[in-house]
Amino acid sequence: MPLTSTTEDYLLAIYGMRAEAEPVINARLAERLHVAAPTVSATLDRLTRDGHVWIDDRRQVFLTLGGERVAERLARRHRLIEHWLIRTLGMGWAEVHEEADRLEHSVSEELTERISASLGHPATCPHGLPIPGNYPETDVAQFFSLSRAEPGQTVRIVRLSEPAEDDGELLRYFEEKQLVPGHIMTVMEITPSGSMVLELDGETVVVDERVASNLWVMAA
Amino acid sequence: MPLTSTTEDYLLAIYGMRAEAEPVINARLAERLHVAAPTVSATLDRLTRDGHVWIDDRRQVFLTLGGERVAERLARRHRLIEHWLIRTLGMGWAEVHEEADRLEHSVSEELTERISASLGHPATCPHGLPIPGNYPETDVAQFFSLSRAEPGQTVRIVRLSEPAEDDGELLRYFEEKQLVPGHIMTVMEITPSGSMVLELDGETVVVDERVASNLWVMAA
DNA sequence: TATCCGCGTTAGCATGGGCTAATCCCGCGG
DNA sequence: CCGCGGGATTAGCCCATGCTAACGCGGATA
Repeated sequence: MPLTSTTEDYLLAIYGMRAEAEPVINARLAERLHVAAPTVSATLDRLTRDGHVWIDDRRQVFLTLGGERVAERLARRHRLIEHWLIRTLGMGWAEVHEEADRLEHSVSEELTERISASLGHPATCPHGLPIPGNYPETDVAQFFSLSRAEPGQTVRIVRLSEPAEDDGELLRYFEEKQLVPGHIMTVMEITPSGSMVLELDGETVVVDERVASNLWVMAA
Repeated sequence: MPLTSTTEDYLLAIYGMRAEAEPVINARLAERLHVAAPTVSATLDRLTRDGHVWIDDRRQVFLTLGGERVAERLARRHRLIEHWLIRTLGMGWAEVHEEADRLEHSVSEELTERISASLGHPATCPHGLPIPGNYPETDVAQFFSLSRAEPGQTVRIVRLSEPAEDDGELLRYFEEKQLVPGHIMTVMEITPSGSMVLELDGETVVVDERVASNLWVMAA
């Protein structure tokens, strides 16, 4: 009973939401996967039946050990593919996620490892998300959302949030403003409405609360 | 109404059989696609309904113009992917077909073109099959099956047959014996049972009728 | 307290893509 | 002329994946 493309999508979505410490419930999965609630119920039933997932008495969804292993392999594939498309074919930083979303289901284990090797086993995807198997056990505790940074603080972007990956609009915006992993910026001011005035590379950029919450940073 | 992976497989199979001038009927498709006859009937019904295929009064299956366009794009993708896997990741000549069989369904049009460009728009796949869109209008008439070569004749391998691509065993054999496109050989002798004694690179190789029929050659 | 909102499930349905068993049809050979 | 073999279809079934409509439930709020 090999996993289908659909069930792989579910496992990866659950994995991603867990990584962001979002509550994983039926309704959130339905939003994220763009399907109706009863569809999610039915699919989770099958995933439970097949031992990839379990649901507690408060209807929270969890991956089993097996389900997590599958999800990690998929995340690894997806993130390596993104890198590969940029490095070897020059695709755009904002476009590779969508392409990888399809390719992750058809790339073999062997091909995955060849890709990782040919890239020198990168630790993160181009958007800063860790690549399972390559990512060193860095202290993730020092990462926090830009929206929680204080005025005057200088920070380095480490990665995007999971949901940002699925928002092409937002990706293109980040790319244009160079709000990408590795870049350093200073929080100049926070307006009453929650918008942040940033300075990076001598440029001033203003981002609103929603945008800021999708950037993870660490003290620089 | 986007095509599914399954229907793409059908179109590609029909396209391949047409290219080999094999009769395309329900039973042959069932063999090639490893499904039962009624399944083929049902799927061909849908393909007919959607205008990709038509069936004549003698139950021969033909691609419509639209269906053929789709099949050509798929063949192009498949064959470019094979090249790419070999060139950029060092995968084996005998293994890439299987991997490409899955990838062809998820690689976008844009990615396909980037691949073609990065490879310098090769005319054929690594097994010698023409890549639609890149293949020059060579005179295909001068190609013939090795099994029709005469003793004493010196020929150059131009490509494998379509069905050989799906036979991993045979692919590995061809690779081992260096029976690959570009190589030149001389037919030394044909035994009563139809086996051919060949000389290539100073080595003597014997291939039986079935094997020979899967190699296409031209006079060298 | 009464209500409503968010959430989940149930019921009922469709489609694609598979299967086996049985039947049917056509042409060829004894 | 009968039968047989190959091929196609019919009938009947299964599962995964989607949907809408309707109902139920529990907590927050007016």
